[in-house]
Amino acid sequence: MTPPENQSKRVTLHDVADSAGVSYQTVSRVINDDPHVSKSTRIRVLQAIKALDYRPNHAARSLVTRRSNLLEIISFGVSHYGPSQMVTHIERAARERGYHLLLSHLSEMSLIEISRAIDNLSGRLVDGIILIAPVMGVDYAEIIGITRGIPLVMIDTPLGSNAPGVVINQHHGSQLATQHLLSLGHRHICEISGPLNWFGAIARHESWISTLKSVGIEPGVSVQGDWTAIGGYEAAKRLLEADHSFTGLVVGNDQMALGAMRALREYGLRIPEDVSIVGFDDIPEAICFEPPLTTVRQDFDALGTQSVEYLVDLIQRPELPAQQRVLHPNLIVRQSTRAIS
Amino acid sequence: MTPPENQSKRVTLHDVADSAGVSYQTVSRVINDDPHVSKSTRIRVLQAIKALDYRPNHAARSLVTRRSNLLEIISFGVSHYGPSQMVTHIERAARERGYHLLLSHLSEMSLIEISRAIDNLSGRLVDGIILIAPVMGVDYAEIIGITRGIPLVMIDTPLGSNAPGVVINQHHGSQLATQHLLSLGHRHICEISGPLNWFGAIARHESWISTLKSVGIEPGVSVQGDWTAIGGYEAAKRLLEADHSFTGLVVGNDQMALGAMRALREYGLRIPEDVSIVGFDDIPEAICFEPPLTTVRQDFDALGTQSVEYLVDLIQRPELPAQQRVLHPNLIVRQSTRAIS
DNA sequence: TTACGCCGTGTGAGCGTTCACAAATAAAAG
DNA sequence: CTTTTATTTGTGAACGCTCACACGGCGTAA
Repeated sequence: MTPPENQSKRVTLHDVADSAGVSYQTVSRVINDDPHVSKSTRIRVLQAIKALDYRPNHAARSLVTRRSNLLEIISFGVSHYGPSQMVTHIERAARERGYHLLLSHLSEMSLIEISRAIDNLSGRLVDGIILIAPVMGVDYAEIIGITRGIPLVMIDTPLGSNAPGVVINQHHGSQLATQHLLSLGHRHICEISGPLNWFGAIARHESWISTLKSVGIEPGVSVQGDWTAIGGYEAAKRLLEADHSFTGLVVGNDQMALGAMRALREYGLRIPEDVSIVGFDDIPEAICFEPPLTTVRQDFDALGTQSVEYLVDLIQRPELPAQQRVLHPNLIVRQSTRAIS
Repeated sequence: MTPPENQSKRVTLHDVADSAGVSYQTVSRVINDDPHVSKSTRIRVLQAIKALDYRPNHAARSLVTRRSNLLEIISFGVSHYGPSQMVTHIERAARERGYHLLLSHLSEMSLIEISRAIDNLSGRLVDGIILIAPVMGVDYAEIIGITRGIPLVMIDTPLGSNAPGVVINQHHGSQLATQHLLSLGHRHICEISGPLNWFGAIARHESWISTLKSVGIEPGVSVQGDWTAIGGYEAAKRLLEADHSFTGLVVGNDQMALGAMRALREYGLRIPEDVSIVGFDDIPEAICFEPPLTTVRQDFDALGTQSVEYLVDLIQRPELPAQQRVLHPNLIVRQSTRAIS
């Protein structure tokens, strides 16, 4: 269990070779699963590796192969539920495919920050980059210019953008939410959106409008929140100042919905008797809200898997055409929505 | 903005040296801020570096220095609020100190899994390891045997353990919660604990008992939840079957508190009129619960900073004695608790 | 038999750095 | 003006590995 030697005496390929009575190249072949090794020597080498507790030196390997088995994930807004879920699932997916993950977090969504993150690591020979880019403020074509040929997959870029990426169709999700309220008979529907520099917030906002207009209904008041519960609370208060006769409310995420429910209740409105409310994300807590929240679930698990899969494809075949893989959310109906009476 | 050359032609130290008319060693000195280089040549070299858009190759550097500027974070239970916050703040703290972060996640808290995570990366020459180890099931003394001399800091190990680590004093937090209820006149206090294989859950549970006993009060019923809201909901239902006359309830975290509040309300109990409830963590949503939740705040920001700081200390002076740095939580009083009438 | 091919193994070189020196230059002292 | 000392620069080697190739040995076909 304890290391056989002091750390000063590192075990190398040559030590294993001497111990097994073969050349260092043969040991290298065994390590890399080269088929041109006889069964008997392979066993002998494997025994020597085990006996000496040998670990290949990744730095040396990377130096010559120019590959690192490392994926970098550049993330933004990890304190929010969505991005944090993405990171978790990307890690899992990467590990399943034999890659390790280098974590970089952006404090600000600017080209300078992104370029700093990439620069820092281009010297590390990362094999690929996943960029969680949910916010406006950067010309994404420019980012591709910065990566020095390192394959890149972006998550949460606008739908229809021509950069390689994986996205959840937020338009579709928002449609589901709004149509659900329409089907329950609601005709006066307001919105609390996320910050409108987030692509997801924009998409949900626009589809809320277009879904209503497509059936000839004028959208109600829309106010902006900041994704947090308290932000949703304050946004709802502002909304109630402008309008207090709506019966349906779509909210940009579940946390804000929680805050909004609180504000509505303080105002004397009951949910769902007076107002039906739909959230977004389906966070694990949503089912225990008062009342349990109807919401649009996003499959972050699939998002993580898809983006790693796509990135690995891109690493293996760099000339693959850029595409945008699209996932679809689905509606979870609970007790915060009800047919209008 | 675009890279000057195709990626096939990597710029090396020698290219810069030729371009600047000096030797490669001089360029190396400039990069490593060696003082023994004249001002004029330094400027010349820096210009050449910029002109060629040179990036040092970390693999080559690591190969000879045996250092990588990489910290590995082995985490467990990232889907929970606490661990996920820790990762975020550790990343920030590491970046501020010039380290990059390698992310590994454990699906299971076993020596085999941990050893796999460490083995995978010992070949990567990571400079230090941070282990988020909130769960029982491993002999932590054994882990130190596995690290091959790589400095290690553990987070969330039991208070008083002799392994190098940073912890939040959960005993203290639990005391705060229970004493708060006592000071409001509550004498019949029950508990919903976290899973009792988590150190934090055990500590909170034990201190709930000891705090009550120290003032001569017999603890009420305790049931176990799973940290999730729905788990808290179910735990509360089980609790109500066993006992429905308590007036105070301490809950292992805020998510479970949310579920518990829902179950209590379904049972016909009002909060805080009938039951006062205290949570743990102070998640951002807690302030918007119905009613806003009294809870014990943990400073994950400080936890991240401290652990990275400690680890970097350990890297620079490996012979530093092992210690356990302790942080203290504090109570946030909101409207879910009230003096008994 | 001789030639060709394939399989298993070994040899030389190089990946891009830093380290420990040695050399050259400049500055200070005699 | 020479000698000593400090400062700046250059040279060889090594880090631990993989790649391209060369080399024997054996089976198969001409």
